[in-house]
Order: sequence, then C-alpha cells, then structure tokens
Amino acid sequence: MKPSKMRDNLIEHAEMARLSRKLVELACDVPLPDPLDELELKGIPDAPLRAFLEHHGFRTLLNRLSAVADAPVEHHEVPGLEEDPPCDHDAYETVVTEEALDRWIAEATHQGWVAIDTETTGVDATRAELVGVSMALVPNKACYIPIAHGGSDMFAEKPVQLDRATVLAKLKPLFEDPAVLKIGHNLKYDMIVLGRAYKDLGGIDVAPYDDSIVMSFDLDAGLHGHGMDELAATHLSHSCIAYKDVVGTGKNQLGFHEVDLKAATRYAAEDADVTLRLWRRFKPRLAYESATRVYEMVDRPLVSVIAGMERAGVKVDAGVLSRLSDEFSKQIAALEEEIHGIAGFKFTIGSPKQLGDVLFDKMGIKGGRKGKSGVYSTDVNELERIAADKDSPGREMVAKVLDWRQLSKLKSTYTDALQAQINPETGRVHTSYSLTGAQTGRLSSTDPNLQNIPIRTETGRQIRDAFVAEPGNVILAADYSQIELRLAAHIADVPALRTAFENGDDIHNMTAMELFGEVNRDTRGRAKTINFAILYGISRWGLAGRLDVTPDEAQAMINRYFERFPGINRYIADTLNEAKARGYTTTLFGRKTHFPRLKAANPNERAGSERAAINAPIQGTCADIIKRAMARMGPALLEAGLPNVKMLMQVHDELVFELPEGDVERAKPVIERVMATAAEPAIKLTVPLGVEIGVGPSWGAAH
DNA sequence: GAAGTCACG
DNA sequence: ACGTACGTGACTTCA
Repeated sequence: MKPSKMRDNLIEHAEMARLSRKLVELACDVPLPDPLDELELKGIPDAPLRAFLEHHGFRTLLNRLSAVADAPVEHHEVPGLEEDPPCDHDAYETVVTEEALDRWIAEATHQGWVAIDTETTGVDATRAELVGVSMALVPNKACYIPIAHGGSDMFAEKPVQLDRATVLAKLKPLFEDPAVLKIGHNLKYDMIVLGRAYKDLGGIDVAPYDDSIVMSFDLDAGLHGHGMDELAATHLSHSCIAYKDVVGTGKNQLGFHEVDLKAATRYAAEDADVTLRLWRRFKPRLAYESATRVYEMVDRPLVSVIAGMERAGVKVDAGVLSRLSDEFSKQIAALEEEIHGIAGFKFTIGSPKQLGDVLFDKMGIKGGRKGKSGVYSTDVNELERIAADKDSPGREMVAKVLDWRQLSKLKSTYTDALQAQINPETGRVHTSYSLTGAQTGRLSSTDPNLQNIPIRTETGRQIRDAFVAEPGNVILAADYSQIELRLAAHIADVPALRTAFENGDDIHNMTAMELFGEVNRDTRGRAKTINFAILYGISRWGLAGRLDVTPDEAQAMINRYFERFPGINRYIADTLNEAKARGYTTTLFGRKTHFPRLKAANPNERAGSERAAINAPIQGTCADIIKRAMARMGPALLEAGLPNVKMLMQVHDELVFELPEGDVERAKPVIERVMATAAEPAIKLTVPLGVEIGVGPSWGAAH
C-alpha cells in the first residue's frame, strides 16, 4: 500500500480504532491485534468485538462468531441472549446531589460505556434548551439528572435540582473521555444540544460513541422504522412511556421543564435504559449479520459530521427571498385573474378536483383521465400534453395554470417558508438531516428540506441566490458528475461504459451513437432517458411513456441497450436473484436494503420492489461514497491547514462549503481529491469519479 | 390524514 | 391481466 493511501486509511480508522481499543482495554483488559488488519484487509467481524463479547461471557456467541469471521456477506442468526428483566421505572434514580452525580460518573467511567439521553424544551436541536440528562449503565440501572426544571410561573417553587453549570462541568469530562463509549439513540440530536450547551466551556463534544438508531438502520433498513418506541416494541417487547402521556396534548401541553421530577425521571431514564438494551442486542448482530463494516466505515463516523453541519447552518438572505416573494405574488395574482376570466367564473385553481372539472367537464377538453379516486389527473404531464395540442380549446388556460402552479410552489415552499426558517440567533437556516430516512442509505433533509431547492428552471434557480456566504467568504459547490452511471458501469462491469468514462466522453452522446447510430438533440435526449431508465429498473411500458413510443418499440431499444452494453442484463438478473434469495440487496460497502415485498402476492407490488431492488445497490453505493468523503473531509482540510473551510450541505451527489475567499485555491484540490478517492482503499473502482467545483458569492453563483 | 402535485438527486 | 421509471419532503385541498 502506498504511503499516501495508508495515511488516508489511518485517518479514516482513527476514531474507530480508538473507540474499539479503549472500550476493550478498559472493559476487558485483553491485548488487541491491529484493527486495521482485521477490518480493512480481512473484513469483519473485528477483534475488539470478540474481546468485548468474551468479557461479557457470551461464549456461545463467541464460538459462532469465530465460525463466521472469514465468511462472505451472509446472514447468521444470533443465538438468543438471555432476556433482560422488564423495565422497572421505580428503580430509576433522580440525581439531585453532587455526591450522587459523582458516583454515577465514576461508575460509568469504570465500566467504559454508558447510554445517554438529553431532555430539552423542543424538537429542533439548534434551538432547544437543555432541561436534563439521563444515563444508563446496565438494564434497570439508570438515572435522570434534572438541571432546568421548574414551572414557567416565575413565582412557582422550583424543585430541588443541581445547578446547570455544575452538572455540565462534571459531565463534560465523561462525555469527552476517549476511554468511555457513549451510546445514544439518534445521538446527533444530543450532540447538537450538548455542543450548544454551556458556551463558557466551549460546549460538550461527545466522543467516542455508538448510535443505536444508525445500528438499527444498518441492520434492518427496509424492514421497519427505527424510532425508539418501535424498536423497543419489536426487540424488547417493551412499550415505552408515551411522550404525550408525560407532557399532555393540545394547549395544556407542558414543556419538559414543567414536568415534575418523578414523572420526568421515569420517562427520561427509561429512554437511556431502552437505548442501552437495544445497543446490547445490536452490537453483536452487526458482526453476525455483516453490517459492522458499513456501520464503522461509513455511517457511524458521519453522525458527528452531520451534527456539525446542522449546527453550522447556512446563511440565507431574507431580502432576496422577500423580493422574490413579492414578485411571485404579483404574477400569481395576475394569472389568477386571467385564468378565472377564461373560465368565466372563479374557482380554486389549487384544487386538482375543481381544476379537473373546469378543464375536462366545463371547457370540454378531451382526453381527461380519471384516477381511482374519480378525479381527473391534472399533473404537469397531462397539462403539457394539452398545451402541446394545437387544436385543444384549453391551450391558453392550461399554459397559464402551469405558470400559476410553478409560481405558487416556489412561493409557498421556498421564498415564504425559507424566510420563516431563519434562526434569529444565528441568521442562518439549520436543516435536519436524517441518516435513516432513505432506505437506500441516502440522507434526507427536513425542516427545511435543503435537498430540493430549485435549479432546473431559471425562475426557481433565483432562490439559490439567497444562499450566501458571510462577508469575506464564498460558497463552494462540489458535485460528482454522473456518479450513478459511473457506478453502474463499475458494478455491472460494462466495458463500453467504463471506457467512455475513462476517456472522458459525453456518455449520453456515446449512448445515442450506440443505440441510434447518430447523435443529435433528439437521439441524445432519448439516450439520456434510457440511461436513467436503466438505473431505475427499466420497464418497456415506463420507457414507452417517457419516450412517447409504443411498448414494443421501447422493448426494442432496451434489447439494443443490453446488446451494446453487456453486463447490464446480467447485473439485473443477478441482483434480483440475490435479493429474492436473501431478502436484501447490498452495496459495494456491504450496506443492506431489505425488500420484503419482493415476495408480495400482488404482481404490481412485486414489480415495484424489483425496480427498487435494481436501483438500490447503485444509489446506495453512491450514498456510501459521498458519506465516506464527508467523514474524511474535516481531517483532510485540517491536515491541509484549512480549519476555516466549513462543510454546510449535502445534496446526494454534491457538497456545499463556506470558506474564506483566500482559501479557495488551496481548498479546491483537497476537496476534489477527498471526493474523487472516497471509495479507496476499501474499493478499487474501475471508473474514475469526476468532481466538478464551482465558486461564487452564493449557491446560485457557485454552479 | 389521504391524495394530488411538484421541488430535488 | 395488471399498468409503471428509483429515492426523498413540503404544501394545498378536502373528506
């Protein structure tokens, strides 16, 4: 291995190795082999885990583990663990003295791992205030440390509780202790809250850590959700205290700080207790079910990276959005009047039911198609079909409705909503990324969704001009070019596609030449559609609809594609066979996506699952690669002497940064290299990963 | 809360 | 015979 690659390797595994070593060294007192050899070169499971299990006396587990150590990715049933005792809420302790707190911290430190949870005033981690912290060491041994309880009535008597500063000052060394593993369920939330807490101390930086929500996702994506209540029910046969039962509902709902300490302790300590119990089940399963690799190499390192991105937020210029809102308002009002004028009466344009009735019944436009709920389809395809028909009486109306729809969408979802999302404290927008939201391993973004900001039309694209940098800084956007097609070329091993990417050819032009024998706007467009269709699990009917040809003609194109690009056909067959046999697909990094509906009785449902299964290894590998790039980006930038380059957003194949203008030229090659080599050294791709970088004062200008 | 629509990769 | 690209989240209308 080359020295430079070895260095990347070390950076990537530094945290993993430290975590595993410290855990085992402290808890088990056993010598450890080199985890690099174990994990990177041989695969899974890792030696520290074996030692961990040995320490806990899971002999049967351990024997089975040895047997699967060198096995390829396969599912192994974990032998049943002894069942934990049921949750005993009366056994939980409310910690209100320094002596008690010191005792819990000492025990956690001695044990080497502790489950933690935070209680706050809200659901948005970038705004919520810390109210209390809970910890669990073993089942039923859990506590709650209140720090900000007391009614909103300032005259009300506050319960006896420790001072916030005292608690945080004592917790910080534990939560940052490299020898103590912190276990959380959706730890990203707690990391942000604790990072913001107690600024005098510089916040609390939770490390090292395990996250049971991510563990569940890496084990069971596609099978069920990963919320704590659901997991407790399925894995522990335990029904968690409902949050609503603690704080009430409606306008009498309390903030958690207003909940009395007894009820708060039962709820909060239970969360830590359940998290610990889940972790004890998931940790061995990761090894048995070949998920350690993706968990430790891809997803776990990402938790703290995402926490940092969410906390950083992105600066949004409300003025730009406000001007756009006004502009859109005027145009929407004008269009509304014109549309009502053409119809001859007023109606709710935003109601698909009313619009359908107006267009197809009252105006007599032909070809209306009703769905199963008896409403005419009025989506963009339908309206554009009408607008393109020179003889249709509704052409003018439909064109205006399309404009109205676009502007209404932009205003309500973006220019209005984004302004409301600006955090007044930071002047920035802090999205929340879900690591478990997309079954394929992609991230998703909510509140607000920053992964669907418009770009495809000039009108919508203006919204990106509102995403700006602080004075003296710029926005840098780096995206992988056609990464999914490249990965398809690698995974399916398609010589012609691989060669084209190696040569830097225009892939859609090449496809057009192969399929149609000539390259022009029409054939290139069709080729592009077919290339996408391949990634999405092609069907002759779907392709026929998109290309406006008959299913037979579509089938002929598909056949020709398979002929010209051998490998694709085999990939589809192999992927489906494997998915049906095992119940899941895997990515290059071993990420599983389960497809229980592949065996559904309903053929439609089954076909849908088949298409999803064909797509999942490609989309999922893409997700793995950009996640690895993200995990390595911080250390790589630090090493290059660029501590002020901040990674702010991820949009599936794109990373967005904010950085001092003077750092741009030095940052570009670092970002480019980290992204282009993100699969290495674990995976050697047979296609290059192209990265395109743009820089400007705004996100809009950086493209 | 479901259905319809549409913004993104 | 069925009736379609894959993966998301937010907003509006309406029962």
